[in-house]
Amino acid sequence: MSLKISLPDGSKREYPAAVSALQVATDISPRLADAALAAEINGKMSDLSTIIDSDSELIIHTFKTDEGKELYWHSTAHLMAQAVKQLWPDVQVTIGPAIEQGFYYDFDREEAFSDEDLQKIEERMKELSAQDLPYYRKELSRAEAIEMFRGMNEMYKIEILSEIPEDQVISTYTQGDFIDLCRGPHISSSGKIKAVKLLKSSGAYWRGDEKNKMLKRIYGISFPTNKELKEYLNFLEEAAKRDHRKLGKDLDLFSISDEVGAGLVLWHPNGAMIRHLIEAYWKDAHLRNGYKLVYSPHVGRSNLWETSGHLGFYKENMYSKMDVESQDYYIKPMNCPFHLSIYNASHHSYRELPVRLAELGTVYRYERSGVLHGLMRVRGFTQDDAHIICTPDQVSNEVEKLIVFSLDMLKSFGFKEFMIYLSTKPEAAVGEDADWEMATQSLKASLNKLNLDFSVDEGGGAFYGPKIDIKIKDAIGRAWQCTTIQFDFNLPERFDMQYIGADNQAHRPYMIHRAVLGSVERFFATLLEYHGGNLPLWLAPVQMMILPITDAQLDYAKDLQSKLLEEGLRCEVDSRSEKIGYKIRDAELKKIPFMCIVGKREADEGSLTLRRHTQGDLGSMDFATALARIKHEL
RNA sequence: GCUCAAGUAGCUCAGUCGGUAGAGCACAUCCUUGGUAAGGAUGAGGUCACCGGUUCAAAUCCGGUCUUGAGCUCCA
Repeated sequence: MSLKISLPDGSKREYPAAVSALQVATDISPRLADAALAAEINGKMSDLSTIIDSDSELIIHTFKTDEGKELYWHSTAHLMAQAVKQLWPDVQVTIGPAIEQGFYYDFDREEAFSDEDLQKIEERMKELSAQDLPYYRKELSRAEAIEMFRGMNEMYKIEILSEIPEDQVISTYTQGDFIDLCRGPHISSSGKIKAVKLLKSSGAYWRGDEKNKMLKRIYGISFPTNKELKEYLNFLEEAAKRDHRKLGKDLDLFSISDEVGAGLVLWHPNGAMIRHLIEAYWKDAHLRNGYKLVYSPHVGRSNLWETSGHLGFYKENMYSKMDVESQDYYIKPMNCPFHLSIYNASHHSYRELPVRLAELGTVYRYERSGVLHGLMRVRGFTQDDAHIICTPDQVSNEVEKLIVFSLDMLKSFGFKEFMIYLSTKPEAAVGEDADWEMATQSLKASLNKLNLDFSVDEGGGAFYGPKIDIKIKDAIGRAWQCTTIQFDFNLPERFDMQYIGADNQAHRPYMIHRAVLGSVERFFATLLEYHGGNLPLWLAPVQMMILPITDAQLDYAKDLQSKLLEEGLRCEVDSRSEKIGYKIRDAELKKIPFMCIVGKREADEGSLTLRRHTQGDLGSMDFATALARIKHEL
């Protein structure tokens, strides 16, 4: 009997008898066999040693594929657990998966792992890798597995075992003296793990539930070569330089002070200027797209929050009530009740719809102290909020316009990559099934029509409606939600919203709640990280710094400044009696886009010398040429 | 909120064994007036996060509080 093995490039190989995946890889090329980590046989990830005994499709995974990386890191996690068990035999192992960037393993141990501990573990892992221990798969019965792990006193493994479905095969993987319960597959031997770095240790709850015991987690990463590891560590260093908290301090954009309170942002003049520019652009874009701007108060009576339901379902995120002439008031965690009250302040004909009410509305939410993070997670923030109230037959058109509008706005700030998520109806939800269906379909249809890739988060919608979220990545690849487009079947009911239809009857409108930037704070942070502090010219708080070479050119510099200010450019003069090199260095460190150097030569001829941040000297030119050069970039 | 780590001048950080603080940058004044990433001198600047304890003596040791960081969890 012979069998055919089809490869991803479309070629086929014939074998007279059953053969291991590794053998096939070796036949293709010894280099592939060396780099091979796992085999995907008819779509199923398997060990390289797996024997193929019938016609199959085979993909050999190396570190170049996502699947290969995942498996490699997972195997490294096992190796780390082995090292930890050797160093501290009393520690119990729990779980250790691969993550987007590397792996972690959670251990039950009293003390936290210190940096010295991590060092020791890393050393031991290197020794274990040098021993080139093969990873063996073994399948066994549930009873055998339970008995074995009980003998090893690995109670967490027994808990995991008890939750594995009856019909699933139970397997363990062994390398050297270490056995772990694992579905696999794994790399063939520890020698493949060449470069390991344990990055940090921290606490993590068993099963992510804060009612459970706090375990000690170690994060790490590994690569087939030291070069790749070095590159990765380099990337982390570069990312740290782009951290918005660091840039915020270096460029004097904002601060958060103990005295003012955690999660409350102070915007310094430079940061405030950037924010102002973002907001001005935002308002203009909204006015041009059929929105009406509104303003609403920061506090509202308890009645309002009872009507909206926030006191019921959102109370733990709201600050406690304040007493105003024996009436209870709450500071707002959301803007919706106000916008809906504005809508309800008058009667509406179907002819007026859609009504689009927009506000840069500052809200305050109680966030647990541990989650606060720079500008990304704060307690007081400004949502670029809007509520679209429309008739059922306007829904699809509105959704489509919204998606285009949102992406256009994000793109105009320089963003190019987005992750789009569609979240559907959760278990507990309000509203009619037909409404959910209609809303979800219009979200999906719009995404498809616009040819956008998106992932579906089944059951991930809010209880009041389905939604689309658009996320942007920060410097180290963490995704942060910016845009959110949410249907709301709850509030129109609660506020008894109406419009009068063509039939002269009152109808319930649809309501879409949306934020494009998400919050100004978070958006500002991602913007800063995305550009590494080198903001596009139109957003730079100071667009040009004029640098006179000696004090003798101060007057000329001031003249130039007023001419540039008249042209609408944000321009300053560095009038300190310092050398030109010093002033340039200073302006470069402040990431000011344009520097204008004027010495005796320029003053005499009425010219100027331009220098562009990140590019260097652009040479001397007359005023009109320089202005054209700058305006071209705006 | 929980686990671990940290908090010293505006910023970045030293500070040994407990003996009431130091550098560089930034800032101010003076000298220097210079051509594309740091010229020189002098000076000012600190309740060592806060509160309490141990001690003859606390930045240092202990306890508590606040804040920050990495995670868990949660979300714009």
